[in-house]
Amino acid sequence: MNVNEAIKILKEKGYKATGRRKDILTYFSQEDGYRSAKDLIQYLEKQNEGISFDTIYRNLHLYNEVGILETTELNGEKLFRMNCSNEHHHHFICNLCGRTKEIDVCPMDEVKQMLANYMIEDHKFEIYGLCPACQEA
Amino acid sequence: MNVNEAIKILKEKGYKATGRRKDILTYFSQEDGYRSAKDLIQYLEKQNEGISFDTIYRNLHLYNEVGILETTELNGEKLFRMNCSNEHHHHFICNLCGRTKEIDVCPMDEVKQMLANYMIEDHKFEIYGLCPACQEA
DNA sequence: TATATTATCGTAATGATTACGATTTGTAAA
DNA sequence: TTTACAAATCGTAATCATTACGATAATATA
Repeated sequence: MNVNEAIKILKEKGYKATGRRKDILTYFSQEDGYRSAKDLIQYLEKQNEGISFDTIYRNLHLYNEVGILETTELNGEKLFRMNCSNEHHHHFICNLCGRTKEIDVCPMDEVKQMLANYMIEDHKFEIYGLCPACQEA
Repeated sequence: MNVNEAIKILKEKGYKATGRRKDILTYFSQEDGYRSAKDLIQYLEKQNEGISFDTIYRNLHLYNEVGILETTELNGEKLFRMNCSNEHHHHFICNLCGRTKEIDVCPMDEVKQMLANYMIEDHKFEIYGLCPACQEA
C-alpha cells in the first residue's frame, strides 16, 4: 500500500487528511518492516517536526482499525507496518532489522477441527529470526 | 507440573527454595490458564502476604528461564502459566478466563522450506477465542 | 470565507516493569 | 546447631510505553 491509497481509505471513511497523517504515512510507506512508535517519533524529529504522543498513538490505532497498518507486539511494545496484502497471511520477522517476509501457510484449517466446541476469534502465527542480510553483519 | 517437581528443578540448578518461591509456585499450580503478575499479587494479598515487585518479576523470569512457567504477551502485559508438557506445543487461549487448551499441530516443518535462507530462532502460534465454559456465560 | 467539526499540541497521568540499597533468609560447612 | 556468606527479599524509586486532557489549530464543506 502507498500513501495515496491510504489517504483514499481515510477519506472514504470520513477522516481528514491532515499534514500529520501524511507524515506518518510517508514514514511507513518507505519502511518495509515492523516499526515502533519510538521509531516514528525519531524519524519525525529528524525532519524537524515535533509531534504529540496523543497524535502518534491515536493515528497508529486508527490506521490499524481501517486496515492501513498491520500490528504486532514484541518485548512489551507495539509494532506497526504498512499492510502489504489483502489476503490473509503471516510473517517472518527479523529480530534485528524488523523487516518481514510474507508467509502464505496458515495452519488454522487443520486446527479448527481440534477445537470443535471452542469459539475462535483470532490467531497469531509469527516466525522470528535473522533475515539473510542481517546474518552477514 | 506440580510444586515439588518445580522445586526439584530449582535445586538442581542451584537456586534456593524460599518461602516466596513456594508461594508463587503454589499459585500457578492451582491455576490452569495464563495469569498476570497482577493476578499473582492479588492472590498473595488475599493470603495476607506482602510481596515486592522485585521478587515477583525476578522469579517469574527465572521460572520461565528454567522451564517451570510458559509465557506469552497480550494487550501490553506478560502472562504466565505452569508448563504443562515437555513436548513442543501451542495453545488455544480463552480471552475471558485465560484458560488454555493444548494444540499439537505445529506448522513449522512446512514453513521452514519457505524460509531457506532465513535463520529461524523462534516462533509463536496461538489461537484466541472463547472456551466452551465462557461461551455459556 | 465562515463555521463546525475534527485533529493536534504540550504535558500530565497511568500501568507494567525494572532497578537499588538495606535487610533477611537459606544453605552448607565448621 | 551454630556460623558465615551468598542469594533472595523488601520497600520504594525510577523507567518506559502508552493513554488522557484541556486548550488551540487545521480541515472540509456549505
